[in-house]
Amino acid sequence: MPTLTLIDGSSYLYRAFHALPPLTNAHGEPTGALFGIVNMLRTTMKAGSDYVAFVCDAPGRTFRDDLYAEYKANRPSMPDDLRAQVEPMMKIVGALGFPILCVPGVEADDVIGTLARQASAAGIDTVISTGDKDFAQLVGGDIILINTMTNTTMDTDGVIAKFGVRPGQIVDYLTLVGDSIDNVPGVEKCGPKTAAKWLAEYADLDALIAHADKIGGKIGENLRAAIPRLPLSRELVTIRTDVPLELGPKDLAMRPRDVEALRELYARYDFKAALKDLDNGTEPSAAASAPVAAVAAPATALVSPDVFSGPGEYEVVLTEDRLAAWLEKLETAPLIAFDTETTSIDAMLAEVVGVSLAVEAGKACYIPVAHDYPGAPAQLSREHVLGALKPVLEDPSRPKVGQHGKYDINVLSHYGIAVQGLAHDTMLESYIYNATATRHDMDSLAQRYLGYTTVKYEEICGKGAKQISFSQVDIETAGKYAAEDADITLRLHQALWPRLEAEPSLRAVYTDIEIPVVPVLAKMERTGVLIDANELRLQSQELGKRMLELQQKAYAAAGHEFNLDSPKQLQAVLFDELGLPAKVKTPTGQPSTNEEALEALADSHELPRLVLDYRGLAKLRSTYTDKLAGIVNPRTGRVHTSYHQGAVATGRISSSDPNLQNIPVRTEEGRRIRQAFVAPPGWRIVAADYSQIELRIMAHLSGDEGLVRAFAEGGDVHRATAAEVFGVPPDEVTTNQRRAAKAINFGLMYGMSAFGLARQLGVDRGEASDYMARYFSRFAGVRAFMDATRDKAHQEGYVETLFGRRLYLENLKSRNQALRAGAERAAINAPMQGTAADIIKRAMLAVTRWMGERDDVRLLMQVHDELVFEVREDAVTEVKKVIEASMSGAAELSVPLQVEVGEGKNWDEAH
DNA sequence: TGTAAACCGTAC
DNA sequence: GACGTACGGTTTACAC
Repeated sequence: MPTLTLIDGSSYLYRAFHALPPLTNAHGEPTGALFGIVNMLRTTMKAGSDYVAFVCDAPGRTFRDDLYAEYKANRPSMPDDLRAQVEPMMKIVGALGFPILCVPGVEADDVIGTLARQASAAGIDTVISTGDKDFAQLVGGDIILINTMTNTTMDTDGVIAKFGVRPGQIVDYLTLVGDSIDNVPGVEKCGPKTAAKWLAEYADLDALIAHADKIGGKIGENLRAAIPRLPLSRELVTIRTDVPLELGPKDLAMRPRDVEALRELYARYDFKAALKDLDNGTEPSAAASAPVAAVAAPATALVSPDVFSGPGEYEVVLTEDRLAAWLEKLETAPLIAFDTETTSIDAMLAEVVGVSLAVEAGKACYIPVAHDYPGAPAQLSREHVLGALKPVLEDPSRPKVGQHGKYDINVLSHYGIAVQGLAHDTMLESYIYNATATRHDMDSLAQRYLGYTTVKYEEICGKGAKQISFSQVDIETAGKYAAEDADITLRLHQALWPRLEAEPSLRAVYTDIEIPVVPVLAKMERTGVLIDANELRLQSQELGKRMLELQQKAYAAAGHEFNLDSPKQLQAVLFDELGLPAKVKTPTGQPSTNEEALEALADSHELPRLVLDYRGLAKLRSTYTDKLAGIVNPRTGRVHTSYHQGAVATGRISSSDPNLQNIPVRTEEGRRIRQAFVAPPGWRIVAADYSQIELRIMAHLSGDEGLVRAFAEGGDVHRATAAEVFGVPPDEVTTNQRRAAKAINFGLMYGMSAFGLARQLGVDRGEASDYMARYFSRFAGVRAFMDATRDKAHQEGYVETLFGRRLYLENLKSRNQALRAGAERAAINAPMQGTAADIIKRAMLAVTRWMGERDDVRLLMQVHDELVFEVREDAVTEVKKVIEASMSGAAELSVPLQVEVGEGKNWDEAH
């Protein structure tokens, strides 16, 4: 049968825009969405189709707007960066030879719906290429959907599998669920599951409405209340299949492409691969291609189809011969992608179950070594396989690439393998390329950069209580999954590395900082820190006793018992029962019970103070004393945190399980927890922290004379600031003046406003404005720097650190005032926070290089501006000096980098 | 039983 | 609306 492909242009334009980093060409014009669209179209052409149309929305009102004034009222207007890409997109689509359909008065959806039905009647198979789930209502017979973003096609069975209803029921389903983006009201609290349940029982919306009184509970009430609105919603979500069109399916043949126009457009927007194909004559041309069943069309890659061209050949290695064959391949490989499969996501507990390897795209193997289930085939032994791989993995001259290689390094370390030569890590490549994208896991990266949907771990092992160990997974299934991991890692590297290489400053941050930091963090995690669990348990008991007393007093003050841990119940007691005034509101408009609110009420009633005290103790116990005592590794007697290198957009490292970067320090009570972080007998804890590092960076980056001088003189910078702002000699600065100056210094780095400063200091807004004005008149360079940073952010779309780390700001052009202001504050803060992160990472590298193989110093923790070590007693004096020098020397700024080093038997003493 | 959202609080 | 970056504990609501 002949085939018709209908491309939902608007859907792809938006999706490509949001899925891709904000790329620009040499002229600074945005090209990210274009890039995605062009790749999508080129692969669509390779698939071939007799008839094809690129359908998009025409400007102006449609019948839906006339039906319902609020239709799409929630939809944000098109971002400028996207709008700028629409016209070039149309030019490229036209030059490629695609018929373009933009019909005024109806939406693209209705044009697609009408053409699909007409094609169906004419005996033509139709593929609708879209990312929009609403099209499921058209599926059936000879109409199917393809989503090039997720690599999936959807026929009738697919619709049932995904939505739990038949295609004919999709309209009713969408009516019940509603659509918050298009502002179509549904039934309140009715989600996908409820809608599918109801439609399974009553077949359609009319029958459901007829039996609405049978639905119980709150949700039944919601349904009955929604009934009057439902017919309108139904009309809004129904895709029309009968709009008048001037062209029919058979008018939609590809036209000849305009090679010269394409060449110019590709060159202008920097699409090198497409340009190369054009010059080689390998650019796909749908007009010439034979009709191919579109249903079987190969999955379309959103990006870099040249790098990725479908699933590869994967082998499960079970014999000595095959292992030898792979070892031989490794010998000549310029780069080896490797991955381990294990029994736990916690590297400290994980046992290796198998290893996967890839040396060229599309060819990978999985070597199972410990799969254990009834009927499992005989496997090579773990000892043997790891022994065979050890020389390769430990050879620094044999480059390797991993995805989150730190994990594999730690797992393998457990078997005496000291991995060296991790030259690349795709997680970090993605992180440095665009840190704004919050997810850098392999599944997300494969989707984003290869347009490929990977097999998910959960699909193999399940999740929650039903999760099984990877060792119990069938070897064939495991092999496909695991080999794919290595394969995709290699392909991701091939897609990402050229992009990094093209940006020297990003490449430098990646090569000189992030990659070398990986083994340093791995070692810190393995080393862990010694915890005095008994001390913590004692503290827990004591805290519990005091909490109980406070609890009883609080009940008496409230007049009855309630859950002190529940903000909601506390709110009812304070504001409803006791009638206290609600001065602070939560973001959702509720009266807040946070510290600031309770502090404000403390003079009116005794309860707020009791709650404040209780909360202070509860926090310490639940988050720290109980938690830390319970997380000590029984094998090592120490606590092993996880550090995350790709989690913080500004370049900082974060820590979890447990988070060692928010251990209390400000109160005496909290510091007792640090006393439980101890040195082993014969050792000392040495803690070294940068003094005012971010403020020093602000002085350096801004070059402000006053601030630079204040640091050069080496005194108390907040006092010096206060002296300038208040026009008094430094030794006459009052406590309050210094406090105000300190608040200004910190606030500035966070982009704080006069309003925020007033709130912080408890003064009125006029006074706060006055302080800031005086600050800026004295430190004019700081203001100029901030203005310049903001301008750069707006012009380039990103800001950068001293070392070239880049941060894109997504919301800088948002029409939403709050989002935009937030992005501007982030833009101001990122260069300082990020440069500090770069500097301490450089310091970690310097210290590590100095430590070499010596066994009397261990780096234990990194807390943003502080490094904590364990040092053997006889080496402490020497080591302190070296640490101080390494950290101070980690960057050359126009102000000195001051480091304070202390020692003690525990972390608290070392401060 | 599991998950997500809201609220709160710790660190730098 | 108003101060940047994280992680995480408890409660609550809700779906399975």
